[in-house]
Amino acid sequence: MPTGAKSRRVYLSLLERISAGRLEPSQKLPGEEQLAEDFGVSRVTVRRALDALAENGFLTRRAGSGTRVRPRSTAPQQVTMDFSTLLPQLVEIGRKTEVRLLSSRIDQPPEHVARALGLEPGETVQIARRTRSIGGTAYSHLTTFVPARIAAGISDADLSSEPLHVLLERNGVKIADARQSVSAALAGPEVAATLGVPEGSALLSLDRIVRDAGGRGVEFLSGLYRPDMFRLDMSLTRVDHGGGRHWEPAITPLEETPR
Amino acid sequence: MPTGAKSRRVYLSLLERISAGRLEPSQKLPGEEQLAEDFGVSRVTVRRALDALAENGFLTRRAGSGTRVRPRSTAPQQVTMDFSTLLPQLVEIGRKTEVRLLSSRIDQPPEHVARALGLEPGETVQIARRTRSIGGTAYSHLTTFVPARIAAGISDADLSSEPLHVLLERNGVKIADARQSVSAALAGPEVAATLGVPEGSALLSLDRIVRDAGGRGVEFLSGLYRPDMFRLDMSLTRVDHGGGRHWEPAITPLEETPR
DNA sequence: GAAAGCTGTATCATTGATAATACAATTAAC
DNA sequence: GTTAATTGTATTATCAATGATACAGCTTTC
Repeated sequence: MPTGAKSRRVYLSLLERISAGRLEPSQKLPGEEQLAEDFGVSRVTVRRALDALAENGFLTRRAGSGTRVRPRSTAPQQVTMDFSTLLPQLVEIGRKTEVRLLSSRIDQPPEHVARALGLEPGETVQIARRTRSIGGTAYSHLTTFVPARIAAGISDADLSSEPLHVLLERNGVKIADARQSVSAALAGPEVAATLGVPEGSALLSLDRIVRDAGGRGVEFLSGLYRPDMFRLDMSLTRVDHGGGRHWEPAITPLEETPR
Repeated sequence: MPTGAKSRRVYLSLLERISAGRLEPSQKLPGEEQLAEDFGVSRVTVRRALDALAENGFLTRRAGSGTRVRPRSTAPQQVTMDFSTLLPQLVEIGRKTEVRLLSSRIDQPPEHVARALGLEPGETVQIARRTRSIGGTAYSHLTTFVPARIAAGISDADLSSEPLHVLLERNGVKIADARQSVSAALAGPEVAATLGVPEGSALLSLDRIVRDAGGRGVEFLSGLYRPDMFRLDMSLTRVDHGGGRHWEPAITPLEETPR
């Protein structure tokens, strides 16, 4: 992403048009001189924005020929979290995903985590930072908080290999339900570095509170995902119900996955 | 958001810590001089970042006293889209939401929209841009594409008042199902202006393809949402199914909404 | 009320981004 | 090939962001 103010504005403006589909794939952009006039900036500034867009894979440039919108087919390998199948956990597309443990420690949780899990004042948690990758590229940055009393038997080696659900259930935890909230966040320097995205790019953010049969919080997950590599899909059906018509999540059995 | 490069970096770095909860609400930050040394920049640059964070509601500053993380209670009015109730459409929290029509026209759709809806080559669509607001503040920017043959009877007045589903069903369309995909995107100048957020901030992005009973696409929605005002919530239950344990969307009847 | 610590404000030198211009290299069309 | 349009590269001048420093004003603490 360009560092300067004007070039950044041009960058975002063009990115907006590309993302919204107003600039079609393979479509030729106006010349640099024309764009400079359109935006009211100099050609140098336009070039900075176009260079950055090209570097981030949105455009292809060729001397003499012009600048074109890169078709989406060039997009990196994708991972989809799908709620329409009975497997809302990670479904791998292509290859399996790999986990890497960045750090783990026992510490006091942030206040909002303690509240969400319903912890006693002063109670500690195991805080683990991990990434999930596909094809060698990290697509998510996960921070998990597990009450220390529950996490007792979970080693760093465990964290590097198995999903946390599995580890918890192996520890005798009866996982009952989870509540997720999806939002968006900017990539700060640390996360940007681990995910290999430019600082200040948009990430999908997902918070998940997992509870056991007794209603006690057993895990708080805070995940950040690269939007170009990760999608959250949902299917809905329109059903009659009582007085009016409503939407309802569609649940497709795994055996007959559509597409 | 700061325009310069270094101040922007400080801004994002602090925002990252606040969002992740590593800087607790009401917690006092190190002094400006200390922060300047930590980040290896001058105090002027730190101030720019802090000023911007304060202006965007993340910090409170008081001369003589210090700078503190603002508790989340000050957050603007929120809207939640909840999949755990039987109303995955918009559920209003507090007041109702208002619609404003920005523009509408009949035109050729972008290629990816035509493909998603399964349109004939050259077929036109009604393209409408709208915002939804709550308490006078816009929290979403919606662009909808409806095949022109279906949208025939839909006027601008209709678009300004009713949800599109209702209008379509009034036109005799039998809506059967929808497929949604959630992601994140940066706010470009246009959208940033209509949503009242700084350019380059992170937005939740939602694409929805609505199909009728015959499997034909009747609506393509591309929505951008302010993450501080809009959340997408989902509840899951852990169920035994066949060989192993799976996650499944929890569906709570409206009559007994939990919390 | 004195002291310490903090934010608010101002100044000036320095560094980096932007503008304006010119020209070279590449490509596509005729 | 020649032409026209395009991107790539370079130079210099101008303007905006940053750095360094100093000091004023507000808060809390003792």
